Amino acid sequence: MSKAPFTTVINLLRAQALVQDRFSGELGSVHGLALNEALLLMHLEKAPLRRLTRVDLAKRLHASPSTVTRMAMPMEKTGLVARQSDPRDARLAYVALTEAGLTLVGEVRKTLERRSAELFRDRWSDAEVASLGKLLGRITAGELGDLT
Amino acid sequence: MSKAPFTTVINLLRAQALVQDRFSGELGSVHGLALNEALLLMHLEKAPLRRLTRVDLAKRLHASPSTVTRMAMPMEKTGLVARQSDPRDARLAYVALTEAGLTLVGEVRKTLERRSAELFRDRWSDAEVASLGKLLGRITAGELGDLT
DNA sequence: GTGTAATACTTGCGTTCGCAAGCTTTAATG
DNA sequence: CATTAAAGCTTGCGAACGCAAGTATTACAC
Repeated sequence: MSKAPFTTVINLLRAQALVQDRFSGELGSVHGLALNEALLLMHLEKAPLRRLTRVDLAKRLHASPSTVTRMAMPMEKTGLVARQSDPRDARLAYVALTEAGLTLVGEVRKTLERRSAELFRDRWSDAEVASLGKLLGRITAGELGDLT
Repeated sequence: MSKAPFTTVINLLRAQALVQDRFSGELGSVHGLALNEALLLMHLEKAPLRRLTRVDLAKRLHASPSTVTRMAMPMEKTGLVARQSDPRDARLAYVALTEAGLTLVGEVRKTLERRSAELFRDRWSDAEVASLGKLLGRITAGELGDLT
């Protein structure tokens, strides 16, 4: 009987909920950012010119374009991100990482790395963590937007 | 270099987003349920008298009690769930699975099992799926509410 | 070129959710 | 008992989100 896939999926959902709970708090209180906003900045950091269009961002964040538009608005006001247009294609409105945003995303990354390490600090060997990361990576293998 | 925990966490977030996208559609169109509603029913199915208080459900769903109250309302209208009170403690308002709810949750479970199997159908060995499930289970080891 | 389709973005609307406040009921303290 | 604390639930409010519709711009077909 092969209910292993089902068990795996359920465990995935539960693990993600736990991680999100653990991380959202500190991310908000320390950096003033929601988890989704942090991911948005990290995607920009990895992008070619540190900028992405709204639809590209939406795909990477598994969100709708309207959500990205609304997420970018307050981050533009606080100067983490700037709006850029493309001279070649007037439809495009890039979300570009500013210097302030670049600085912040570095700190955010450090926070996430520290919290991630804490998550596996007890009862986990390095090999187990690496193995889990590799297996999870295979689920999203075809997708774009690697943040590591 | 010990960025493995960070990579693992990022991959976990991405994998969950993909799974949620994949499952929400069919779950909604076939059974008329959101993923959270399906999880709620499955928690009730596993509970001692097939019923749980709202705060217990909230903990298991990683949601707030008010969210559970609001989730239960339409499901009560459609007869999947019934409200029960406790003669010993008048504060308690159980969410109890009805016969219709029990029938539906069985079908929902089959759908989820089938979709889960599809998720790993290509490029995954049984051992790899089982290994991933086991590792993910360790993240939420201390929590209550096992759905398998 | 001209008309049609496709793409990128934004906005209105409804839904879902958490937080804080409030109500009711039970537990604990003296 | 009486009083205070705690627990469970609900409601008001605001924030975040997706969908559908609308606008503007580019690409394609002929």
